Amino acid sequence: MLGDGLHLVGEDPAERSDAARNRRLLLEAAETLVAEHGPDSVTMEAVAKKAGVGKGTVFRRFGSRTGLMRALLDHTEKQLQQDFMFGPPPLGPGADPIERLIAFGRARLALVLVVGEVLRAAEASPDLRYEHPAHMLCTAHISMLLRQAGVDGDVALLADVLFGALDAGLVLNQVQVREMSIERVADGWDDLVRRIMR
Amino acid sequence: MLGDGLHLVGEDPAERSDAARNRRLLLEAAETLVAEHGPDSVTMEAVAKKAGVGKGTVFRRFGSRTGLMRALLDHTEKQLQQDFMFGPPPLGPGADPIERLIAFGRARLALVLVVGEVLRAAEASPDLRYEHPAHMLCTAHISMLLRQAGVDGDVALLADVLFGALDAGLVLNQVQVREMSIERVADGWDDLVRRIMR
DNA sequence: AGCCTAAACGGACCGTGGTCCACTTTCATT
DNA sequence: AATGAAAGTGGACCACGGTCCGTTTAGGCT
Repeated sequence: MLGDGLHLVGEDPAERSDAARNRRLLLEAAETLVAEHGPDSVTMEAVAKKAGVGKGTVFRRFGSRTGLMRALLDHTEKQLQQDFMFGPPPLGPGADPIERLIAFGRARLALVLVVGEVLRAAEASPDLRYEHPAHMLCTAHISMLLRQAGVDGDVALLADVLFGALDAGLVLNQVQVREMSIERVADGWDDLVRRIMR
Repeated sequence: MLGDGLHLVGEDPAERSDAARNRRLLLEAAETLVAEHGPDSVTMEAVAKKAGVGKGTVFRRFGSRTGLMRALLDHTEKQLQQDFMFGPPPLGPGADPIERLIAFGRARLALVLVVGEVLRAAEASPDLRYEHPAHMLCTAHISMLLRQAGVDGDVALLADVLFGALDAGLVLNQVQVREMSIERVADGWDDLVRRIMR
């Protein structure tokens, strides 16, 4: 008899049961550590120990610390992706592109305020940062909205800049170090979007 | 007799002769390593060894790897700073703010193409990045130009975004990974500046 | 049930950034 | 020239990210 063999299109074809179990254990352990002692306390060894597995397993499952952080964000980010791709306006399709872009930025800012530390840790990686699917999806989304709004410039570059304004490290610095209010940053986003879209 | 005792206003009050000598030796060693094997090869121990000093000395002089990288950039960056603060137009004072800002971005992009790898390494630091004098000077300069141009929005935020467009990591990704031409990125800068200043 | 192979495992091992502290050197003062 | 304290030094030491590889295990096949 064949195990499952069949799998939904989007999913990876196989993950052995022990592997799946350990992935779950590790994510739970990491989540707990973040909640209890902050993201800095999430060392690969600590996570491994807490999950009761070897350190090698953590790397096998997530590739790197950055990978682990990203996995932690996965659920949250997927939620936002769903919302702006399929959800109701103003975030989702149906609303004016400008409104959608403004809503997108505000939603992202809200995300930063909640999971900012983890987000920053995940963005830390030097080169992989811009290649990450979630990052590319976001810039692609922004590009699409710009095009829909009839912006005539170099849309890809403008999308980079716009998304850069939502960078976790930058926003955290603005809010925490330079003590700008969240409203101020959000209003700045609105203004920026309108300026770029003119 | 008193050693020097007196020192120009901007300078640190004292650095013992051996300390100064070692700083010079270390910078030379680091520079050589960058030239010969790229920035990744610049480990603190390698630099120390090449300079013939202990590892602790490297940290005492530069605080961290990031600090060492910044020190390497110091001369180059100071040059640009001089140019846009006191040099001839369009970079320096005298020209139209828009022209100056465009010139500033282009100069910075040129810098990234030359010392980009080192710049990226220096920007890597998580929090200190935005507090670094050179960074703050740049955003302050941009803010000033925006104000001079009569931009009415939140100038500080706009400056953050504009400078973010010149981020070494981003630009290197655009040029090297996504194979955008330098001209394209530079033209994008011009367009961005005009959009934001309207 | 027994077999076989690909996958998963775990922990020893390595390189690097960063800290620490007992020892050395500089240099203004006398 | 002698002196004393502040500054500098160096390398042992630590923590962490990441790799490696010999061992174990899941699970499809016969």
